[in-house]
Amino acid sequence: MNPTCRILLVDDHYVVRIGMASSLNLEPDLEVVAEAENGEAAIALYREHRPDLVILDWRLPDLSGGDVIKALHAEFPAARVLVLSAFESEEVIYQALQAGAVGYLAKSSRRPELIGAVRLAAQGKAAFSADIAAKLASRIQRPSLSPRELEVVAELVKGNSNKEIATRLNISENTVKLHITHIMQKLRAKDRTHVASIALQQGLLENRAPGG
Amino acid sequence: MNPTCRILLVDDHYVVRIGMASSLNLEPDLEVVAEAENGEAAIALYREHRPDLVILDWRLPDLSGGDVIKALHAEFPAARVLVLSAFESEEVIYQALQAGAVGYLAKSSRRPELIGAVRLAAQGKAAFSADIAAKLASRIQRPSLSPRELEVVAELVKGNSNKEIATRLNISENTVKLHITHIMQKLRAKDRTHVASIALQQGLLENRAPGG
DNA sequence: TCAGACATCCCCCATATGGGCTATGCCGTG
DNA sequence: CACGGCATAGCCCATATGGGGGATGTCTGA
Repeated sequence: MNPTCRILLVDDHYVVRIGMASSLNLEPDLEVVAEAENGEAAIALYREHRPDLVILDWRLPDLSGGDVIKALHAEFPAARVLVLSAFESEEVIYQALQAGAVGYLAKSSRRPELIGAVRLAAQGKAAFSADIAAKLASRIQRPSLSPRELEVVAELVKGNSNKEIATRLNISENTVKLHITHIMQKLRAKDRTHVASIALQQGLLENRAPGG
Repeated sequence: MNPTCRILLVDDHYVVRIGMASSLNLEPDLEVVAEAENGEAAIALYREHRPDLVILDWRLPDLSGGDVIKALHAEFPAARVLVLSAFESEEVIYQALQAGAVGYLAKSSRRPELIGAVRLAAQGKAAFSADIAAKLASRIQRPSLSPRELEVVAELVKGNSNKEIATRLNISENTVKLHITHIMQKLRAKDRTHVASIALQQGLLENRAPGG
């Protein structure tokens, strides 16, 4: 019952692609059929090869992992994506699963764990590295920021004052202050500087366009 | 004149080690003789194997790449270290070279570039990926933060107020304010929040102990 | 239809922040 | 020795920030 599982590998680091491919290709039932180093290429190669599984790095030069997953699912609802990342914050894992990933795998995983997760994901079952579940649980507790609040955080990170943020977002300074108050409560931050730190460290802004 | 170059590979990501090793071992004159996944193990393995070259990931779970280089050079002044990193901010490259690395290599580098850099580094010549020099140049222009200023930044990032920072560092609040003024000027930051953003994005605090 | 989340706006006010200025002592380099 | 960078510290002051309150409108889901 195990026909070969055909895999599309997406990572912008050459050595990671080689490492993954050589690890996977040792297994008789796993085969890397294509490799992409950015999101656009990944989507194009999916159309061409229709792989059974996509192994997707979360950080890519053009799109975020979440964007790639959403684009794939829009066109191929059955697409199975296993997110691979070096960056194991709760937020990223949460976003990956929200976006529709079937699992999340750390780059530090050894071969057995890696192969195991790939086989599970190929069957559409949830696949996680060891300590991920605990991190997820803690994330669920914390309320997430609204889209507008994320916009405010993005401005905050650029070092803009409340007045400047108000102008840029076309709202009053009072509104900006209230947003920031809410953001500080949600993130349990001590002040706006702490908000910026938490946002950057947790990768809250990962899925925003770099120039936006 | 090319005896085999014996290499110690240091990276906490399994797939990266596999990818590097399989790329390097294809070359007859390059041989990976040992692999470490953290800084302590790297130093121990250096003592044991005395490799001709160390390929070192900048981000490790225990020590920073800079700490490893300094520790190696203290014991083996002739040690040659090529820094490998996914994280190409000017600051990190600058710090790596300051610490005594012979070169800096991006993880996205393809095989020819990778092999070329390794061969150069093995001969003790400067080895860089393509766009590194330009980034370095821009870094040289900017003044670097003093150790004390970095301590202040580390406190800032935790969301501490000037008063709290003063208490924690055992100095007066006035001094903290003056430090922050200087930091803002050096980093061309608009306010303390911007300082935190820049510090995190540029990796200014990379070589500080996580708990410290 | 009513509750709840979201986004918007207004008021007041204590405190924090950031800029300007001067000044000391230490240390390393020229 | 003198100079400059660093760290320390004080003063004054305008403005920004953060916390409290109350208010409106939309939209979604129970």
